[in-house]
Amino acid sequence: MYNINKDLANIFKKMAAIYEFLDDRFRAMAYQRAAHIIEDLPDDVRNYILTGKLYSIKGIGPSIASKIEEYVNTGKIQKYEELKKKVPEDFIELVDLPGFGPKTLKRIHDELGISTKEELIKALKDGRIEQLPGFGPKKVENMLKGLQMYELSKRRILLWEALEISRYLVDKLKKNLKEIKDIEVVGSVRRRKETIGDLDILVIAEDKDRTKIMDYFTSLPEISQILVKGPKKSSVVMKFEGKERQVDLRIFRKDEWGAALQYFTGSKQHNVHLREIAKEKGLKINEYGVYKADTEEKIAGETEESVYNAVGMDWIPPELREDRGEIEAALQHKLPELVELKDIKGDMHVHSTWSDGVNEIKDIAEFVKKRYGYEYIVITDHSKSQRVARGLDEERILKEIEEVKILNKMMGWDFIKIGTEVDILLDGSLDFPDEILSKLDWVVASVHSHFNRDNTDRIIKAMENPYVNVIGHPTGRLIGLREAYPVDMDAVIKKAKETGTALEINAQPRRLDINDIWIRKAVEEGVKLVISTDSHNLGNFAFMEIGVAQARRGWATKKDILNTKSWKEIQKFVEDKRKRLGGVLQKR
DNA sequence: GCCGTTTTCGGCCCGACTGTTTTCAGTCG
Ligand SMILES: Nc1nc2c(ncn2[C@H]2C[C@H](O)[C@@H](COP(=O)(O)OP(=O)(O)OP(=O)(O)O)O2)c(=O)[nH]1
Ligand SMILES: [Mg+2]
Ligand SMILES: [Mg+2]
Ligand SMILES: [Zn+2]
Repeated sequence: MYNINKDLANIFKKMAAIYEFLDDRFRAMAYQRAAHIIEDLPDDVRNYILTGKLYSIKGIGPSIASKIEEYVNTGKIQKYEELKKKVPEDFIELVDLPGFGPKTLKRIHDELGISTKEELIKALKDGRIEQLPGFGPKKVENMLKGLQMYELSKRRILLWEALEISRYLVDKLKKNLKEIKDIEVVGSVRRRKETIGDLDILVIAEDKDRTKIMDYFTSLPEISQILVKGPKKSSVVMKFEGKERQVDLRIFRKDEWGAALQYFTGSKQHNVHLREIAKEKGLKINEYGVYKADTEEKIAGETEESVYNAVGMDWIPPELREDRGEIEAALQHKLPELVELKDIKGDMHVHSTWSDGVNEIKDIAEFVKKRYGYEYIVITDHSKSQRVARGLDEERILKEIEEVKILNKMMGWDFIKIGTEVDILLDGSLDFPDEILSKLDWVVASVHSHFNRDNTDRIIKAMENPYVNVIGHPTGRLIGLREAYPVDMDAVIKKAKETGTALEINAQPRRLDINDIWIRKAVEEGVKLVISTDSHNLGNFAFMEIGVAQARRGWATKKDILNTKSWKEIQKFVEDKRKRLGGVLQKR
């Protein structure tokens, strides 16, 4: 069964855009919200219809629910088909461009009878649009610039890339402007979202220094365009390694720090919801503080905690701020105690020169132990089907097992554990016989082929093997390059629970697989997770941070994550499954 | 279109910057 949530969410987003164009803002908001909710659902909407839960989701009312059912039953939404006729097709895309709002487009359509992108460009150039009352030369110029930015407005970048750019920018600003008292990367980067649209930077400074800071910021050599520039807020387009990216900067006073941080971290939906609740309580929240609505008296804002406390909530970790129930949990003081980077005791998916890694096992072990202070690492090289990756056959992995034994003895530790990343073959069997697998400390099983077929059966069969401990990058998606292969993750999660198999949170920046939504679902179902870097070189071990961040975004606590546990406990996890499914136990 | 132990109707977050305006609407964060 293929997941139709994405298709449905896209339709609702388009309907929202159309309603904006038709000047029905609030209806547009309702559809936008519904689109977000459906995007975030872990299960296929059809399951929500079957269980009747669809109607109890906040934000989905009778009208939208019936449209969802209509789409499920007929593959179409009549209302959407009608709406499409009211708005030129091109305009639905154009409304996403900077400077192209619904009001602007509507007037151009109504007053000039323009309905294609081409006609619009022509009218911009021949002066017809400039003639319209309320329009002028600057506006036309900005719209033409907006059209150039078509690509920029679409593509998002990986969290890891955004973190690297952020660090570079923050260092540069801090180093060259001693007027900056404090600086923080906020927005989706602070929330550690898997992809990032633009970078948002918050600066604390005295009022008198604002102009100097903004002048410096807007004259950086990386800048290709200044979008807006004011005393408190500027937006620019910067070029990093040939690629353009928007950067927003806002300056606040020291005593506004908490409220500013809260506002600028978002998400938008989280902010709106928070502000609604404040309003119900007779308060007002903006980026400067929390105020009593009647007297305008400021009652909080110096710290983020003070802002949340003022409306009766516990402080909410940034990774949770997506309006996915964290506000309600914070009100009831029931937020989870999220797993932290410092809880991680080892990395359990690592490649060495035995397959496609660039470092020798000994060098990896010494580096990781010293740099990260882990208690263990598991070397998991590829199996023989991965020919380009120099995957190991039975003979070579037996040698690798020996090498690890010798290394541990030589170093006087038992830091290095030996495992494999064994291929799940087309029929769901594994690339090593059980006899080999039973000799290993840890087995990662991954799908590396046949991405177009539904792979649920292969993964389920692999999990039924008593020696498979975790499914590697379970959905196979590569962010921005390749969609997940068809797989019924509900069934996979259920089977994981049933067999005592863990699921991987692969921390490679392009994978982050499973994602935050599935992590949350797995946590709810009591399935254990392993956060792994899948390192192929020493630098890759740093990816652990964004893996942990995704776990946090999925509401995972320390107890949900296997590699926060001692090796003894991991061994117990391995043995439990072998016992349960009739495998052979290893001598300890 | 959605929602509600202060509302089943009348609200729906709040503010910075820009261009074109003689006082503010539109767009964006
Ligand atoms: N209250 C409020 N805050 C907003 C609104 N739009 C944006 N913000 C805040 C919350 C956002 O996280 C923050 C930065 O805005 P961005 O547009 O850059 O969004 P964000 O960084 O969350 O996602 P991105 O990856 O950039 O698409 O500004 C809004 O309409 N109302
Ligand atoms: Mg942003
Ligand atoms: Mg931004
Ligand atoms: Zn791997």
